[in-house]
Amino acid sequence: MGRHREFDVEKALDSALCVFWRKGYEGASYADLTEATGVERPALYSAFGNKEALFRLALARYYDRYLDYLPEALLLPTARDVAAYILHNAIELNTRYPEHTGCLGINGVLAGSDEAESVRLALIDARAAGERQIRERFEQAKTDGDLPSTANPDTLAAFLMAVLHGIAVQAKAGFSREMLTAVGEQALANWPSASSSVSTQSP
Amino acid sequence: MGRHREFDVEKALDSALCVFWRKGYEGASYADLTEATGVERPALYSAFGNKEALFRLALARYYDRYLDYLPEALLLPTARDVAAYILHNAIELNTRYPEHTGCLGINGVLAGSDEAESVRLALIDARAAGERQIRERFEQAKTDGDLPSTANPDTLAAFLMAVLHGIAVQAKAGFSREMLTAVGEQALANWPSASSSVSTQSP
DNA sequence: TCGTTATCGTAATGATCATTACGGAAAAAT
DNA sequence: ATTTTTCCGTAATGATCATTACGATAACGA
Repeated sequence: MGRHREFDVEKALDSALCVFWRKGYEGASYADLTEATGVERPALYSAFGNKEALFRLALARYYDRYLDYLPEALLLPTARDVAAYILHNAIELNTRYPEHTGCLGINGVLAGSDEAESVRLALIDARAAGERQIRERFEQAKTDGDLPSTANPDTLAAFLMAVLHGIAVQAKAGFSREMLTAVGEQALANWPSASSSVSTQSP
Repeated sequence: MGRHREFDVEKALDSALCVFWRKGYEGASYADLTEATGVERPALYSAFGNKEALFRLALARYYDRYLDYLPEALLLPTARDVAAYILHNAIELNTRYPEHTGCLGINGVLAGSDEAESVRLALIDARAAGERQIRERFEQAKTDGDLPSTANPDTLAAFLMAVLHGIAVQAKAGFSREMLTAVGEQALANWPSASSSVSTQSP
């Protein structure tokens, strides 16, 4: 019983997510959040808890709703397909919305006051979880034989993630989708292949 | 005439630089800055101006004193040498100081409140200036012939910077120097070369 | 219709932020 | 020795921060 909630919690969370995406955790104030959601402060507190709890909910939603291409990618037949699919979708996501470019998961990792340390650690964990999934998929690719036995899944996963992070930074700096696509293709140009060595030795 | 300054301005700027490196522009408070420098607030203001001016001075010093490997790299004989030298030194710099990992120039680019927008733009500019130098060097490499005529200096420079940014993010996330070195080597694998095509056609 | 219960918006709370007013202290100039 | 000039540190300023107390409002059960 009691009075009903007058706002849509899901929509408010979506709006808050966009604010965090653009400004990061500490850069987003409750003034920003109330303006974006159309919900007054006490209502946000009662619905989501404090700022950190709201951010963690937004981060989880971000992985569910925007980084949904990651689990899809892992199902593709070869490691190269996986990498290409992730790169393509990440670039699309990082440039889809002009008002919040880059990656929410990266935009808050780098710097902040001591009070935000726990949030930084949460973002680092989430990043590592994604990299772990990719690494395990690449280990499978070695067993499958679409990666050469000399390939190092650890290194390849870290390399792919590095390029993804770099693309996120460049997207935030205003790079066009075309430019980022070229960067992604350059990263794939180096991709190790099992079927044919790149050595130029004649038989 | 008048009283002499009791603190070393250069040393104070160095200390402030480290605070910004670790916490970013907005994450660093004057409480942090006075503690790190050992200089009281009004003295910092009289010596450097306000917080934004202090940050800009620190940024310039960072490029001069820590990113000095960039101009050195540009003098190397081939584009691949340039890229390898930059990667190696960037990794070393990003992991040299455990208390402030990653790159000062990147740590503040990504997110922040609206008040910090001008600082963000300054960091984006500085990043772009570095990329431009590398691109021009790669254009020279095409003329020199150590990059094939099919190579795209724009893309190669952006790719190299993307990997550098990604490495900065990973350094901030706690990656070891060894892991980052492997990432850098992966980026250099199959670097475009003019002397021998990677095609496997026999003559 | 009335009492219970939950949500609403206004406005307050205390902390921290960047910035500076101000008076004492020290060094040069007269 | 006194004046002038500059710097030092204390402590204040107003703004903004996240968080919440509180009274009004609205929906339910009885």
